[in-house]
Amino acid sequence: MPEMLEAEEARALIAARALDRPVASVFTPDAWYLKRGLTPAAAKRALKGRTLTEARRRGKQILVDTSDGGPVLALHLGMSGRVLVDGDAAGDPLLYASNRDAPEWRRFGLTFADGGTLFLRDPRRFGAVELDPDEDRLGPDAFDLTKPYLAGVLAGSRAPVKAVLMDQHRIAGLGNLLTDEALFRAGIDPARPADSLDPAEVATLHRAVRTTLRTLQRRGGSHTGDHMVAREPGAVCPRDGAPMLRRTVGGRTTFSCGLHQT
DNA sequence: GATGACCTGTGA
DNA sequence: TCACAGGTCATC
Repeated sequence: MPEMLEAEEARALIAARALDRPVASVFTPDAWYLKRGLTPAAAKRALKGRTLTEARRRGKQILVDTSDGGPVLALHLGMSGRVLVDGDAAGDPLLYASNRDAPEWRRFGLTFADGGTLFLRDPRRFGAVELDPDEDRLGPDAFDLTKPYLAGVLAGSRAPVKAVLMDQHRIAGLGNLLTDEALFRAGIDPARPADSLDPAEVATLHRAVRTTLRTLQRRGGSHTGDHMVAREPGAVCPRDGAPMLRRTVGGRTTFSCGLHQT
């Protein structure tokens, strides 16, 4: 299930292969999938005849600009979505989700005048398509996270530090796996109240977030973290051999080392 | 802020 | 059959 690294791969795929191709038709078989009042008719009207001019991303949200003053096309991958351009998907197959290609999983699509296609495939239907989203409902993208900003959002909350890191309004892009990995690397207990971190811990966490994003992006996705091998019942910490804890923190299944994450 | 709801597929 | 899944939203 995609986090910001998978969204970035999808963005890059669109940027590389789907721009400047006139849209001949818009495929909207699943009206439920269109959000914020968007209808199939309105989507067709807004996109047909235009080209995609730029593919951006903020957190997990993929934002595609369109030509001639057209709308911003916003794609969200939800828990199981993938973008396909001319039938090809970017990146590794998803964990926890089917990677088959059943035609009925295509929830939205564009057919270009040259015969090519862009599809959003999403078995679980947790993704979304909308036009002109309010981009500022998201915090700054996690790639742009600064230490002072992180210090500020942590100091302002008594919620578990993991919940704050995953709050898309505060920081956009970190999901369950990336957050667990960053806290694992930083040696910080995910359940710690955010405002209990001292400045040294904030600095360590900031570095861990940056290292996690860079390293896992290079390795190929959110599922390539060091702690992933220990993400199962009875596992031990790959760093020190201590038992891994499995809990719910911030509403999500959380694995952490009971020894080095304090 | 924690909880349940949304929806569907997979694997034990 | 059940538990579980990399997300987000409304609700108490």
